[in-house]
Amino acid sequence: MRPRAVRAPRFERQLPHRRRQALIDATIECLKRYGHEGLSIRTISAQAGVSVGLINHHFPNKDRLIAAAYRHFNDELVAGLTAAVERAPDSPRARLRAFLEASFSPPNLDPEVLAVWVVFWGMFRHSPLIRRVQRESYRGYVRLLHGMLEQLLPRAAAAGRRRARRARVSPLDLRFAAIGLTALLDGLWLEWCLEPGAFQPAEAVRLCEAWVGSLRRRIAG
Amino acid sequence: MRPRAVRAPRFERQLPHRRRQALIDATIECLKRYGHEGLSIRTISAQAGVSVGLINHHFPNKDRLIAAAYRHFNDELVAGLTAAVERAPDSPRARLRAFLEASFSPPNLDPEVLAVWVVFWGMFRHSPLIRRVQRESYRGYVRLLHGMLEQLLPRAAAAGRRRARRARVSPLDLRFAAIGLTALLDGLWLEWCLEPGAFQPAEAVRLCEAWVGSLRRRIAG
DNA sequence: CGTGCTGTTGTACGATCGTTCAACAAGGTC
DNA sequence: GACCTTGTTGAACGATCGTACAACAGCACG
Repeated sequence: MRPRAVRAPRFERQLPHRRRQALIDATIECLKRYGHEGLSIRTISAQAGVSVGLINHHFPNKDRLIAAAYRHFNDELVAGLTAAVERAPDSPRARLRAFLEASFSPPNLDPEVLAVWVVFWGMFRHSPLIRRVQRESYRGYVRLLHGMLEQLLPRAAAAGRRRARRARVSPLDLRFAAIGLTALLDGLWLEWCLEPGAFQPAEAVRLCEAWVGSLRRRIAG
Repeated sequence: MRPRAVRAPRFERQLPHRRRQALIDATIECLKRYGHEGLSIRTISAQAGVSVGLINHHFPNKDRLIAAAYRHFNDELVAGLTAAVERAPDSPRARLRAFLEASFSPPNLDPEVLAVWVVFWGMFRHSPLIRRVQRESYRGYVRLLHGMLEQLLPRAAAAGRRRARRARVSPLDLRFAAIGLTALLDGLWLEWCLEPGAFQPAEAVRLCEAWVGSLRRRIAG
């Protein structure tokens, strides 16, 4: 009204780390909505509500933004699963169950999330950046899984080993258990995302628990 | 030498169905080599050794070429597995083993092949064409797997069912078996392609057989 | 050898891509 | 209120994308 009425600012300045995070979030949102086609500077900047030039102010180039988004996506997954496990009662079985239930429930169990993973995987072989992030991020997941299985599987007999301080799961058994459980978990997760009506998430949890159970029996006897 | 010396023809005409197949093969080869980035008209036509214009003479547009390549890729997989199963001795166990061994050996077990699948999967949610091909192609795979498991699992007791013509596997058990085996198979296959040194293909076959075995025992008693 | 069909070529076009950069302005400081 | 720092804008660039199309040429046929 008044001649010197305040006009709304045309944009709002943000601290670099906040803007970077907003751009990363926008990248993942675009991936969910539009798949690989959504990974363009113009689509992402529109999603984030900023101009095209801003991305290159906070990231040296597009590939680095995508790699940062991939790292964030991986970290969120591992953090969510870790939190679920730590929230569980302090028994190996309960911890495994919490891990499986977190794997087979939102926000992880979601066709949109699969779509995001699949695009990232598609870059794996041809982008050294993505490969590096994958290598670094995967460690946290493997550590979590191994730790759980080690507590859960029967201890190997210490006979024949000199100076065995404690009876632990044989490394070979642990390796196979981890390989098999990961495969079953990933496979079921993949199947559900591709066809959400095919089975209930709780059934997937039971299938995985049954697998670990049969493994325990086989190792024990 | 001579003024009227024959000059080499600048190109060779092909029958449409042969040229179409060559373009499809080139598409898959480009996917293996360059991933999603390789899916450009110019890259594909260079790989096929033809000019850019030819693709649109044999295919109405790029998406249809990609869909045709996806269909071919699916068909090849199912045909290869079917052939391996039919080559096996006529016993349910031998047929399953042949199926598993074919799944965990070339040309299926190959990081390059995973790279191709992953790019196709990335298009699934956003391309109706790809979705249609997937829906039509997946049937052959499911039929093959169900047929094998049905012969392999213990027959359900016919008690309580009126007019049960023959004792067959209960549909519920069969469904779970198929879901679980598919998940384990896909998961192991994925793991091996991501890290080929992690385990031997023969170990994957044994893990799958052990899964089916424990399933048999559980259903039986 | 001449004729016709059609598979094939290669240029051209408009759209969109990632990136650059000079100019702008938000918001704190004195 | 003037000044400075720097996050932000948006036009512009060259490259590459998918597609269209007129001209060319292989090859079967008379």
